[in-house]
Amino acid sequence: MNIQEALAQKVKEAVTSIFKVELPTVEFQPTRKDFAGDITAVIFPMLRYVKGNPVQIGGQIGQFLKDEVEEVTDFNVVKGFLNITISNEYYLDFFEGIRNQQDFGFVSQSSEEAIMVEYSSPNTNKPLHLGHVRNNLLGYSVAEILKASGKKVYKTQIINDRGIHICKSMLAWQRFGNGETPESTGLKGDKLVGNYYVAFDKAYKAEIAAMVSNGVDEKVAEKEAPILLEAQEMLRKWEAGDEEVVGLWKTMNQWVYDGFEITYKNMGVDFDQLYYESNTYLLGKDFVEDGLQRGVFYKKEDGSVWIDLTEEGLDEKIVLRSDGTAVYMTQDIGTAIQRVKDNPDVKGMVYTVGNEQDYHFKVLFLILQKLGFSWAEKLYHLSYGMVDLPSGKMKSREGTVVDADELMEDMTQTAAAISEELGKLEDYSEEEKQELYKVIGLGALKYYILKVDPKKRILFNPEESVDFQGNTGPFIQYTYARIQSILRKAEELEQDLDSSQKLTDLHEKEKELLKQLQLFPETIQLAADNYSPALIANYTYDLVKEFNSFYQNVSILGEQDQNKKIFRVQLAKKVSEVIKSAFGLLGIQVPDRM
RNA sequence: GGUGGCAUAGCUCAGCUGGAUAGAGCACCUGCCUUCUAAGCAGGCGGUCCUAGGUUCGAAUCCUAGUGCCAUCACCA
Repeated sequence: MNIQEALAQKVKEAVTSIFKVELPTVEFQPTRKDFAGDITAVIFPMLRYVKGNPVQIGGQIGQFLKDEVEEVTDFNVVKGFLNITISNEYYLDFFEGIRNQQDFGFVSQSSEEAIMVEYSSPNTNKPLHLGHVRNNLLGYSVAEILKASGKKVYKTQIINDRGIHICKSMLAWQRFGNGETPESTGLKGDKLVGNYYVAFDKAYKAEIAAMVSNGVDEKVAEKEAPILLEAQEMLRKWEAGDEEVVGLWKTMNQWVYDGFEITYKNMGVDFDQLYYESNTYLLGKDFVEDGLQRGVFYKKEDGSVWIDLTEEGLDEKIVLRSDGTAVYMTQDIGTAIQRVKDNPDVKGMVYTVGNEQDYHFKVLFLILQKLGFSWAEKLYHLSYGMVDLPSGKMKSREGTVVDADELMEDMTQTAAAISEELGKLEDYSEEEKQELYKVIGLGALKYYILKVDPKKRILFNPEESVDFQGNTGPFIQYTYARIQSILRKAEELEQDLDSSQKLTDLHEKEKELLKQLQLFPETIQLAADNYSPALIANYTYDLVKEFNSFYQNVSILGEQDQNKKIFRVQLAKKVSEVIKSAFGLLGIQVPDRM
């Protein structure tokens, strides 16, 4: 039982004893910094049960607590707020309890029930861009947070490897490629394929322009441009299993996968299972048929199959075309079911997909529920806001995207420039330096994106570089590095850093740090419940800010009293461990020096 | 037009189930490096919490209406 629960119990006892009434709940909040105390009980809500003056009531309860509760050493009442001071012993005991707990804050896996987290899921016709970066970072982080909260997690993605988009790149490569390969050009495979996607669009636009100048209506030209018709023909050939087309498709997709692998590795994300649309796009039809039998769906006269969701406040939605082919929804139904078949322990899924698809997922989840799958009750669309540029939306075809590889490289460069200027790493080898710059640059980028509430839109201005000061990744990494420096020095000085010392007094800054450490476990839980890495980021920032204040105001290694000195080193160490754990949940590494 | 999301300091963002004088960072201004890393610390400046009603002892937070921005509503993905 934590101190707050214990106090709630005691406050109820106090009210029963003094005022002879039962209090259902007690409301607490952390005491504001400008008042004395650690925890504050709010008196106002009690006035419904206890008639009287809030200050007087607060005073009586406060006195009761001080007399009856060992941990309560003092109190004061301001307006309707009872500020309670908790003893140093309580906080010191708490610290002693977590000091050697390696996985402090983490819950060990509590059941065999698994949850599947899908993220990334790119198309294979172009490189990853900033929008994918947000998706990847969010999905990865939420998966890690869920694990830390005690869930068994599978990370997965569905790779959109088939369809008209990849045919466009293939066709353009056939026409204009002159047999280029990643090897012959030295380009990353995804970049090469992406170039042909752009080339297709250029040729397509040129054809439209030519047709329009010959008097063809623009709408008609957009639909009948020869190159587009040819791409559509190619897709039909692919579906028919045409050897040449399928061969080219395999080759070009492999180029893309090789390129993606490098990007994922640099980004530091990974997957437990991969699903390919080319394997799943035919799935789902049987279940539509089954649902049709059971009256979940209905058939229109032309043979197309629909679901009526007007009772749920949505529209009618098609689930199978009149020619019997699958639409996206059909496929998503099939894929979800397939995943549970492959992994019977999966009892829920998280889909990391942009908020432009909110409607799609509402419908998908409803359909799966109506089909009667038990796990359909535990599907969650991790919907996030778009990443926009000052110029508006990013568009691959128009080349207005922020490329993921370039962005990461730029961040590394910036980190290098700042580090060189500060010049604290003269004795590092070139290799060590490069490794470090990457850690810092990526830390800045990841933190910048993850600290924002997922559902909010991010406006990214490439002209203004991501900050390295203030509420940033490098600031937090810097604090970690500082603590490591202290620990290295302390090792040299002390023999018995692990001894547990009996202290009685605590510096105000030490107490604040301990309070902040205490919040870590519940923060992980909250972040898991809300699928929000931003909560972890904000917590870590608060912890680090508190530590820096402590660091700058209180001497650690310079402390004369041995016991205090050892305690402070241990406290600093614990703070650095929590920073590392928390950043691990965000997929951010921490450096020993910087 | 229907539906959903968002709106807090010049800029970027916090603000948990309603609670004290709405908090950080950047930018701007003052101090602090012969003692543990100044990517730091201490402080200053800066707000009609989009607007108007309502619920409440109490509203940035909940409800209603409106305004603005974004998304979505296809036998597209």
